[in-house]
Amino acid sequence: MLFSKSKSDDVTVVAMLASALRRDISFGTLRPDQKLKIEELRQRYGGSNHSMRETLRMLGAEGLVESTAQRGFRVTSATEDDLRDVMQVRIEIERTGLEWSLKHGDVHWEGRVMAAHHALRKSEQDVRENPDDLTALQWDEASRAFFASLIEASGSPRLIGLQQKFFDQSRRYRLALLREGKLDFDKRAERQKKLVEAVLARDTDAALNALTEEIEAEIRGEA
Amino acid sequence: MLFSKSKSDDVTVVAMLASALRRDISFGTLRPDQKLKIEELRQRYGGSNHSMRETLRMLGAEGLVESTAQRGFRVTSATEDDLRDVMQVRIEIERTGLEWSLKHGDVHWEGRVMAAHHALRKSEQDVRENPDDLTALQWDEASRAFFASLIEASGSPRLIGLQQKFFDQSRRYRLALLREGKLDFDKRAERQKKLVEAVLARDTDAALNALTEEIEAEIRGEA
DNA sequence: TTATAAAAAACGTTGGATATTTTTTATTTT
DNA sequence: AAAATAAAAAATATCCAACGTTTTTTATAA
Repeated sequence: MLFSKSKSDDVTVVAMLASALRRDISFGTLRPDQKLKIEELRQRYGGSNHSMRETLRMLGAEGLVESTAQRGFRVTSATEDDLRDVMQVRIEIERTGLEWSLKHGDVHWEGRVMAAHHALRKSEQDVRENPDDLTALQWDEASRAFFASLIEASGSPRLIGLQQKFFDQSRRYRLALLREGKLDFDKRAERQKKLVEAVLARDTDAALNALTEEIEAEIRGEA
Repeated sequence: MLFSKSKSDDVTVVAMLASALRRDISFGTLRPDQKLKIEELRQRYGGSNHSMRETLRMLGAEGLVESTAQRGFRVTSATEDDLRDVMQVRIEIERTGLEWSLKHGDVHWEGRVMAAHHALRKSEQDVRENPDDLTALQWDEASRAFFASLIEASGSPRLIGLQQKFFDQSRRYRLALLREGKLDFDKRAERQKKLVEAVLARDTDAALNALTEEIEAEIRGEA
């Protein structure tokens, strides 16, 4: 579930390869700008050349891999500018989604937001005590689920898809911050609490500001 | 150029297949929800089974095709709800892009907007006189170029990518409106003129409203 | 050193083959 | 006659091996 799009989509070879590559790109095992040679990847991850190509095309769609005709694939670069762009777009997408959710969401939606927030708090606890790879991944997934819950009631499948996509793209940066011990979990918790409170109070302005603030803090490297 | 992503990307088989399929999906030759069987497509468009699969994965990334594990590909459906969703997201993306462009764009950007607008007017002329497929396509491309010019100075490559993607997804609807004679070119021209004027006057509010109004008119089926 | 030519590597593509899964058709059973 | 089941057909997802092209690297000459 952690690195496959839907529950048990790992039935196909391509889906499994995609999961494995996603994970390694997120952790930086496959570094930004690194050339992705089909043969090399096959030896490391298995699969035929076609399966691998298909996989890379998929990851291309997700923004994790870039391709140039006749010159193959490489891991999408991850400069400061890239980070800023990804996060800035994320802000706009999630603001829109949250606004729509606040318009259409009912009490059940509020419940799901609270639940996701609660689960995230637990995951934060875990990752603070024991920041190994698996725990980190579970924490990031809980994080994704929380932000996803905010726009869940937007009624726009495409917006939800975009959010997922850009959150996934920002994972590399977030995991790097975690690894470097640059995340201030207390401040995060505080900001997120404010965000949830604003949502429950149906205070659109406050909620959007809190959301923006939260993402911008991540851009700044969690000052 | 018309249906290939970048200038001469039609060097590869997959890119050519993608162009052909894009065109046929846009014109409805390949209808919404239609099953896309590899063998069938191969006979019609050529290419090996692998090339075709890869092509379909690409189109999947673009939102024109959907896939389910073990059950192949089909043309993305195009219900009223789909249309609304695509267009609503388009509005948000383009509003954001235009806002950023207005912040960062210089006089050269203004020039490019004017140029794109001018070219669009010419294309509209053409398609009114002679609405065959090729002309229609050229008109839609001019239209795309115009809207792209508005967000060109946003400084966000990812936002620009999103705009392209959603504009492409909305093409099917637009071409259908044209075919059914439901487009009021005079009104379009008027709205677009207002939009450009607001941009040149650097009146953000007016520009954003005009942009929204223009896209919403298309949702309504150009009332 | 810079330019050029030769060699090696990697990409894109094809054809054919096969196990697995899904869909359709035919046959029982209730 | 409808529902359940079994058998047959179709379609998907894969793999392997091969080959022409293009790109990149290496070696050689200017």
